[in-house]
Amino acid sequence: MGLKVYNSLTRNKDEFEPIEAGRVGMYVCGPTVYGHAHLGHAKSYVSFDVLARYLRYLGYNVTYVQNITDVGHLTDDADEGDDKIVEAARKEKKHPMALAEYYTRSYFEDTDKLNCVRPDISPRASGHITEQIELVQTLLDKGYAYEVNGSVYFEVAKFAEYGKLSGRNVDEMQAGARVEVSEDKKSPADFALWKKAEPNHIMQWPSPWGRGYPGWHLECSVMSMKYLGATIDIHGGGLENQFPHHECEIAQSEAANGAAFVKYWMHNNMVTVDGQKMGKSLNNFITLKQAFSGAHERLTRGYDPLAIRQLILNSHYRSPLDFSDAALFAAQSGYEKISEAVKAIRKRLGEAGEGEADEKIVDELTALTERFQTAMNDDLNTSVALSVIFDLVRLAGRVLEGGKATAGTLNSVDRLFRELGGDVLGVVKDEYEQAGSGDEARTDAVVRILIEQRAEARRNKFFAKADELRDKLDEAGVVLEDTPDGTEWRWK
RNA sequence: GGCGGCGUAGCCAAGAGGACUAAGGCGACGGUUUGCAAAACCGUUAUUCGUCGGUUCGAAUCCGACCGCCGCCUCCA
Repeated sequence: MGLKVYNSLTRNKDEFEPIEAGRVGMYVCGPTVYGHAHLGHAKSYVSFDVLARYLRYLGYNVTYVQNITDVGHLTDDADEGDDKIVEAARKEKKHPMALAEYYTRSYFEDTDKLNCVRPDISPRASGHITEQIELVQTLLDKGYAYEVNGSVYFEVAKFAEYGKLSGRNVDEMQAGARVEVSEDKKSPADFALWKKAEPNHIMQWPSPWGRGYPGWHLECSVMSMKYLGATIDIHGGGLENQFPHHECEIAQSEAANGAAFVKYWMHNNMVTVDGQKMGKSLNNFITLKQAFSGAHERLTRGYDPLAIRQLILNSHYRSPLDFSDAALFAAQSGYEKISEAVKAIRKRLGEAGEGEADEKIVDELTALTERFQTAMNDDLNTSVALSVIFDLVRLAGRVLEGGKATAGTLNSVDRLFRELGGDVLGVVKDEYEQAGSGDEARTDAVVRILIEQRAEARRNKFFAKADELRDKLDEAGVVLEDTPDGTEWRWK
C-alpha cells in the first residue's frame, strides 16, 4: 500500500501519485516576517517538514519551496489597513527590510532548532515584484481583473470555481460577513492583486498602474509557478489560510494558466494554549524562543526544541493541538526516554564485540518498520509512528538488558533509530553532545571529585554521608546514576 | 448569521462498522535490580469511548437529538 494523503480539495484521503514519476514539487505557506515564530507556526512547519522527510524516505526527489513574506500582507483582509511589515517596522523604528531580515533570521534559527530541514528554496516576495506585475498584467489581459485608481482587483465573478476549496459560496457569505467594502471594488469578494501606494509609503515599486505594491495572495501563485511549474503536487499551509488566501491563489493561478494549480491541498489544524486560541490579547501567546527558554508565565520551565517537536508529532497534523505546560512536560520526559535509549545503544555499540545480528531481533525490527510505514502511509499518522519508536525503545532496553548483544544487533537497532526516529520524524539526533568540552569538562571534573567522595563513603558503609552528598548534588541539579561500570551523572 | 471540527483512562493522544475484553506517551502503583535511590526491565492502571435514542447479527466507529468545547468567515500558521 502506498502513501495516502487527505486532500482538502477532494475532501478525501487520496492515493498519492506525483505528476511526474519520482519527483515531488511541494509549496508550503511560510512566515510573514514581522515577529518571532510561535507555537502555531511550529505545528505547521514541523508537520510539513515530516511530509517532506517522509517523501524523501520513500525515495522521491522532493523540491520544497516555502515563501518568506516580506511585503504585501495587510493587517486587514478586506484589502484595507496597512502592510504588516510596515506597521511593525514603524513600531520598532526600523526600515521594513531590516525588520524583515531580522525576523527571517529569527525564523530560521527557531526552525533549525526544531530540526526542520530547510526548504530547498525560500523565496522572498519582495524579490519577485517583476513576476508579480507580469501575473497581474496577464490577468488584466485575460479579463479576470480590472484597474481602479492605480489598484488592480481580481474579479471573483469571472472565476466560476471560486470557493471550490473552502466550500464557500460567495453570495451566501455576504450576509453575515463583517468585511467592510472598499468603494473601488465591483464586488466585496474581489481581492487586491496590486495596491496603489501613497507617496509616503515606504515599500513601493513602479508598475504599469503607477507606484504600488503587490497583494498578499499574489506571491504564492507567482513563486510556486516560477519554481515548481503551473501545476504543483502539494500545497501545504495552515487551515486558517484555506479561505481566503488559498482560494484566491487558486483563482489567480488557474485563471492565468488555464491549468489546475495544485493536485493535493494539505492543511494542518490549529493550536490552542491551555484550551484557548492563542492570541496576543489573551496573554497566552507563546513564541518558540519563549518555549525554549521557559520565559513565559504559562510555563514552569524551558523545553527542549525536540520535545516540542515530539509533542507536535504526538497528535495528528489535522487535529487541533493544545499546548499546556503539562503536555510539554510529558513530551519532555518522553523525548528524554528516547534519547537515553539511543545513547545507551550507541555507548554499548562502542564496546561490543563483532557478531552477526540476532535473527529474532531483526524480525522484530522488520515488523516495527512495517508498522511505522503503514502508519505514515495513512495520511501521516505520526502518533502511531511515534508509538513505534517507543516500542523500539523498549526493544532497545531488552537488547541491552542481557549484556551480550552483538555489534550486529546493536547496529540494526541504532540504524532503525536513525532512519525512523531521525531521518523521518526528526526526534532522534545523529550525535548527542558529550560532556568533555569547555565548561562542561570543568564541571565534569568537579562533579567527579564529589562522586569519588561519595564512593569512598559507600566503600566504608557510611551511607548517611553518601546519601547526603547525593542529595546535595541533586539540589544543585546533578542526578547520580550508579551503574555496574561506576557512577554516571547528568543534569536534572 | 454562514461554514467546519472536536468530546476516548488523572493528563496528552491513536483507533472511524467485527483481530477493540480500545495503541503509544506522561503520571501513579507493584515487582526485578540497588546498602537505599536513580536509570533500566517486567507488570497493573478505560468491561468502556460526552448524554439519550436509532440503524445493524455486531457501534468508540453509521444516523438523529441534546449537552459541552474549539476554530474559520477580522488579525493570526
